[in-house]
Amino acid sequence: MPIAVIDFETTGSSPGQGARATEIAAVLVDDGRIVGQYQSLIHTGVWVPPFIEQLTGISNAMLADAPPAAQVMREVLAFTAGCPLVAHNAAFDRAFWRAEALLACEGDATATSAVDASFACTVRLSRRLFPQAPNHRLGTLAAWHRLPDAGRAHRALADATVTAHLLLRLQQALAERLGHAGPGAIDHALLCQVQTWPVAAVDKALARHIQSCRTSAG
DNA sequence: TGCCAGGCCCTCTTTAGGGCCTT
Repeated sequence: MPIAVIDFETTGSSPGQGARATEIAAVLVDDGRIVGQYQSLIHTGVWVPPFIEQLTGISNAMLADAPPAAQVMREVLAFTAGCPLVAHNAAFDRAFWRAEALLACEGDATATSAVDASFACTVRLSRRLFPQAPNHRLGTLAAWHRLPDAGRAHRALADATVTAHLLLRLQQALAERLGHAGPGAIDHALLCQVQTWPVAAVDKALARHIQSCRTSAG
């Protein structure tokens, strides 16, 4: 099962304050490589403030002819169906994922599964596995890891692609420290486990994890 | 037209406050 890396561009910082999505991308990662991608602008009718237009390059004019949010969310939910999810600063994208899915699929089972989807967060994982990084902003980590250029920052597909490459580095680093063959051996459940380990005690948690694997293997 | 959130993490903490990270 691939992992889907999600990135939203939005009109603001919180759906609770009326912000809506302006663009979404999903990049599928499987067995250590990128295997698929989805991207679409989103028309909601909500005004994009000048600060956000400048930040993302997504203007009100560009969104006038974009497909409606319900159509885009149904497409991306179908594209990522069953995939566990990852995002950079996942609390942000999770909030929009839930809000837009509920609006698009009100009352049906698709919305329920989207609302219940668990996200792994590359910020939390990076803080634990790369504590020596200057900071954990996506652009800083892309430069620090020398990740492949994916195009204009703050566009959904570019940021989702960079996050996917960051995810592969995180999986590789974890695989090396656990003695696994490669990034494909690190599944989403383990990522969700690692992101809850205390930042100051990752080495101890890794040692405990290795010991528990040996114990369960007999 | 236009204001500005919220979860995570650390510490000079836990009956709190401030910085980081996303748009």
